Amino acid sequence: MLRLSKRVEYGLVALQHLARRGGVSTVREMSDDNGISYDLLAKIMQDLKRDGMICSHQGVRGGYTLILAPQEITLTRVVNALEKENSITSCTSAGEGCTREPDCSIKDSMHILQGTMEQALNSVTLAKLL
Amino acid sequence: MLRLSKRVEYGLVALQHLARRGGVSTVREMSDDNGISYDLLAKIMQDLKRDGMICSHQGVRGGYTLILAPQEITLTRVVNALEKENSITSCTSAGEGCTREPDCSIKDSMHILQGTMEQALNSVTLAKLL
DNA sequence: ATAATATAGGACTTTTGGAGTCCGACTTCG
DNA sequence: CGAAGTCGGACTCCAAAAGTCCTATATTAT
Ligand code: SF4
Ligand code: SF4
Repeated sequence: MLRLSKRVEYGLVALQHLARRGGVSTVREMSDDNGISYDLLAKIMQDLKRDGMICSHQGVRGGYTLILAPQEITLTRVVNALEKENSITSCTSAGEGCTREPDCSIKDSMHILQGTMEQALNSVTLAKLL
Repeated sequence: MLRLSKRVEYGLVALQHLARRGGVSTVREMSDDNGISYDLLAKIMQDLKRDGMICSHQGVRGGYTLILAPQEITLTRVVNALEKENSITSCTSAGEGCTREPDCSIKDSMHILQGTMEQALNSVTLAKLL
């Protein structure tokens, strides 16, 4: 359906929250403020941390902190951190491939489109949604 | 997952087939030539016809014919004809909407991104894959 | 030390949409 | 009439998204 997953939407909202407030925020705080499921957002934050754009502090008074400049955080990066696949078709994916690939008459155009799409996603940065 | 549906891929292949050969082609011919399920492609062709970019001829020696110039057929149009929803989020959809919309802090950016995406899809026309 | 608060992460269910199949009806030409 | 085609509903199957639950672990405050 060519749609962004809710994970990405929630991830963006959370990153926006971190960027606006600065410092440390807990998942509970972010989920309550934005009406997002706590458990779901907790997983998302873990994935974002795994990427390296935020860092975590466990224990009392812990939480998450933004460690990259908002200009550095592109939508492409968020999508890659939160979704396993990003490609417009299976042949434009790194580890997927398509059986029809050898004699597919549209795959060249799909590769071009893939580039265009990534360019579109790259044009959106966290800085632009503050 | 931000991926084009197989329906769109097959639709493009079929349209390409029509444009390259010209005149009338049957679903059987197109599905066999490109290794696509007959039943599936049959449904796709019906949807493309409903859109108006091709016309159909029933009965013996029937089939489908392209009635628009390849330059006129954009990927946006194909996607709209073959998928129910095209929007990047539910709030950027015409008949869908989102409960969180009133106080969503990213929806403006999503609307902008929606425009960028459609621009990307518009840049691909049938003429470019001949 | 202990209790409270927070992330870490595995396992699970439910929901949704894509993909593909099947079959009967209708239309047209020879 | 009968063959070759489109038309279109209903259906199954499967994978991914969405959401839930529960336990472990780390850190801080008292
Ligand atoms: S090779 Fe062709 S059919 Fe296979 S994924 Fe790429 S575009 Fe689609
Ligand atoms: S309003 Fe916000 S949460 Fe709802 S669909 Fe749009 S972007 Fe997503």
